[in-house]
Amino acid sequence: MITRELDYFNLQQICNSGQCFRMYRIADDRYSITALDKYVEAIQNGRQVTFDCTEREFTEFWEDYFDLTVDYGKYINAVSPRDKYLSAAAQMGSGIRILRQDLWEMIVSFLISQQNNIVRIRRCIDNICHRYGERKIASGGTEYYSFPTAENLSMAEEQELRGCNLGYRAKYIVSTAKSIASGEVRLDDISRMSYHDARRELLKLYGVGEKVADCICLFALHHMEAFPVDTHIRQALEKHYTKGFPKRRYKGMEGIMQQYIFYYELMA
DNA sequence: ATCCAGGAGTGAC
DNA sequence: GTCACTCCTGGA
Repeated sequence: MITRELDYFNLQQICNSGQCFRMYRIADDRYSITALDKYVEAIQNGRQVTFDCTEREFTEFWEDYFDLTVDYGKYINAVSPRDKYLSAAAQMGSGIRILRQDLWEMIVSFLISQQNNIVRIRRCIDNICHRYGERKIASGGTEYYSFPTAENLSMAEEQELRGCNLGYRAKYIVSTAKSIASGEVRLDDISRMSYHDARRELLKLYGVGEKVADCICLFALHHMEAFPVDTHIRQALEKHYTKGFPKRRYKGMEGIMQQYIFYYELMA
């Protein structure tokens, strides 16, 4: 058990921010988080957050995963007080973190996300983890499944993947898994690229468009300048920023601002 | 029933 | 480059 006093951190807000699909509320203030082949449960009591894992697991994985070494006060304070809309949004979502998630897992997750809703995205990912992932037992005895590797998914048949309720997205996943498993596209190279270069490489993947590429850049590669625009964000921008969102002002922190807006609209 | 939800590919022009 | 159309699925 690891307990930390954390500012600008809220499990409920992170869970509903739409960036991770394997995080679930399992009790009033208790959440389960599965990432790659790891599992943890966390409980929040105000500033006090307890992670049900060893010191080693925390410092070697979860601390980085939740981006706990970064002070999010700098983002909150960067919001212009004159911008009432963004101020309200940032206050509402002040506990959101941009997680540092696995690149491959995010590629698949956001391929599935297109023209889809969060409940179904969660179910689809749960399905492919059950079918192609590895069964595991957490230290507390909870059974869970790891996220399948690109190699495993590259060997799947499209029809078989459709059994996971992926619909037409199944062909995107098979094709993308093959180009990665074959070495044609190298994820560790993309990890080292700038936002601009990484985005361009990701767009080469079958089924990855601009919105999905930006989500991957932000939620896996932690390129904070990525600003994914989906239909909801577009509507919010049209309504509150007729002259366009002031990206200049928020240079290098566009992504977290997008999350504040996204969460605010979701809660409204 | 028809529509559409946190898009992207394709072909036509 | 900008449409219009299509691609699964399930919930409203």
